[in-house]
Amino acid sequence: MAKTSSTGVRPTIRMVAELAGVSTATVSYVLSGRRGDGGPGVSDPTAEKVKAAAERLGYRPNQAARAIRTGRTNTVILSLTMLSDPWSLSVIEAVQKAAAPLGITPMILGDADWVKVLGTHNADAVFVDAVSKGQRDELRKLAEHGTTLVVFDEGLDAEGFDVIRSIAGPGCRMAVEHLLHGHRKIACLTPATAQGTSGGARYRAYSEALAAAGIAEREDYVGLFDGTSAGAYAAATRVLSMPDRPTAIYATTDFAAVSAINAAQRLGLAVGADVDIIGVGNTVEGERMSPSLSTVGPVDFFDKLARLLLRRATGQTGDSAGGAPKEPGVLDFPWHLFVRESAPHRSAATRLY
Amino acid sequence: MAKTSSTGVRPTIRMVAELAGVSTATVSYVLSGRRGDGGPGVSDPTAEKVKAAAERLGYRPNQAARAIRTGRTNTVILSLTMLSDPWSLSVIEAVQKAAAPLGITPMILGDADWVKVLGTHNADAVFVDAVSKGQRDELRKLAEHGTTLVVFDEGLDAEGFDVIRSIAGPGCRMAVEHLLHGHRKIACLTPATAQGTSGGARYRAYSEALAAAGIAEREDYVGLFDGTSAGAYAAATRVLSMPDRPTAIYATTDFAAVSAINAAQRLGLAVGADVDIIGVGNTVEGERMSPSLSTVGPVDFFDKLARLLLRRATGQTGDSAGGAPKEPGVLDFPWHLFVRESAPHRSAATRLY
DNA sequence: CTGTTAGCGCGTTCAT
DNA sequence: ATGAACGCGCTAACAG
Repeated sequence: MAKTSSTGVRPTIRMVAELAGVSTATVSYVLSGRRGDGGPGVSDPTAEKVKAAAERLGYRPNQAARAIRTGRTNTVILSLTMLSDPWSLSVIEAVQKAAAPLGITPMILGDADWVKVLGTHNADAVFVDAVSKGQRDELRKLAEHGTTLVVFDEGLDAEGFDVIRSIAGPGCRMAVEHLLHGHRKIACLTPATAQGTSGGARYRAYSEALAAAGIAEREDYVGLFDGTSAGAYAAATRVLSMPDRPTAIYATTDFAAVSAINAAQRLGLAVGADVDIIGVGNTVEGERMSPSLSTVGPVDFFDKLARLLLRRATGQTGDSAGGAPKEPGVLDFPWHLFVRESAPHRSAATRLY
Repeated sequence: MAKTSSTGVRPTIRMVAELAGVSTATVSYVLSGRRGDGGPGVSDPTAEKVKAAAERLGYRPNQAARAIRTGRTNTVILSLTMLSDPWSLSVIEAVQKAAAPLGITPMILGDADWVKVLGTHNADAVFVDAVSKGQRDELRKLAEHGTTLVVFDEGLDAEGFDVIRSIAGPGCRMAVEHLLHGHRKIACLTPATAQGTSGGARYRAYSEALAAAGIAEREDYVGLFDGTSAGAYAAATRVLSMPDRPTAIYATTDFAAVSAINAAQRLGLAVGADVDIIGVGNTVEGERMSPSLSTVGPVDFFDKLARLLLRRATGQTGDSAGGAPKEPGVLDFPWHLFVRESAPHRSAATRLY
């Protein structure tokens, strides 16, 4: 019945070896199941003894010690700046699904200061969510020093690491132009901090599409918010409560669009009829909700991202599977327009102007 | 201009030592700034040389190697099962805030299978979100083998680890009883999977409070959902669309309550007047939104949780700061009722029956 | 007082 | 199947 020694200390490989009456090398070989290349190389009876001893002590190999020798952590780090954003959750979900069968554990870094952390903690691969201009040098240094990076950033070149560029500009233009088929009074919902980051392009698409259509941009139709869901809700409410309210809203994020839909409904407006709302990002939330969210976004983005990250983590060189680069490079994602209920097709007969 | 050697390999302490023309010990002393106990013990000129060399190479100490020797990772792991739940975000936020000044990095484990991971990866302390009955043995083993645990679970005893018991039962009774002051037709919104987990108590409080008030529980007033925000929205819509609709909703989660508020508003119901809605958890989201969410929940929960976790991580024995246990034990949080706009006080004059 | 030597603590892996 | 070296950073004990 004495299942564990319960000494309060963590069992080491040496304790297992002693209990089994073999050497630590044998234990290591048995438990990791690798000996040379070909045959087993370890007899069944000893293997059983070792396994029994390990079980009895509750032995778990120390990843830190293993990493120091092998250079592999069986870990990937996801540095995500906006955990509340469904986009982040989609990344997590996709990576977890892809990592599990490989025995790799995804660890999430919620803080924005990945710079300090990634230099000291090692992972087999790191996904970075957003990088400001001032952080670019740090990124390059990390890559030079052997950190395997996959960076999500528009307008950043691959310098020793992979860059995923899901270029928003053209896709966002599609979104606004879709609204322009049925509307003239189109508002924009965008986070106030989006100037320097990738969000800037999403707003710019709005300005440019309007200009191209010969429509003057109205300042009171631009709803700035603080990046939170509640903030987006408030901004949408303000815009939709104006006397000369817009008939359509272009939100630079799906989750902002979801908030806008809620706001519109609270104001008694029928989304997809009185007011059309379109988002950006093509997140799963938008697809599932009711009314379903029209949006633009990359296709199969999260799964492809996960596959790339894990290929880098395992050090695989691309083989049979299609579309996989062998060395660090730029990976572009094509964007599509997903027309759903919140902003349906509008013909000349149904347009709101 | 040759800033880094850019060999593609990570610089080690030995490289720094060689470049600076000193021993690795000196480098270690300089960079960690600790020598024995008292004075500096390392001369300024050599210290400068070392620092310059480290800077030039972009040296960062390898945490894995450090951990193996010191037993400390400067890391805490947060095992969170429902990342989309605002509750999880509040935990993350509080822990990050408390960890930053200590130089400790919080790592988030989004998967539910912490059992496999925590045995091999070491952290100075681990917070575990939810533990099923079958996982209890594993928990105990982990604690026996030296993992510092803080577990959030009702009805689990402290056996070598801290248990945070924010006992929901009485608090939830308060919530339902608050509604009973003004209502007879009270619906309940609860996740379908909540039977075995802590959510069970939250539903039970509903049943018992109704029974105590002499009200028969109606099956069609119980809105089961799948745990997602969209699911809660749908369930609330169904319940509120019934011919004999309830005048109040008790949601077993704040985020479900938020969805219910959105659903009610979409149906044209004035929340806090036509229908009262109360949640459970006292999350920040509910406080900020409009109408503000009435709820029950523990007071100052997240900050206290973060402080406990980091005290355990740093191995501090409780000193001046109040209410801090010295050795693992059960920490109970008192619950309060927060009456806000979504379910205001109802007197005999304003009650809805 | 300053700096070095030597060995620790892991799991892995090459010779034997 | 094993002994011993290895990779890393830390640190007690020592030498100058």
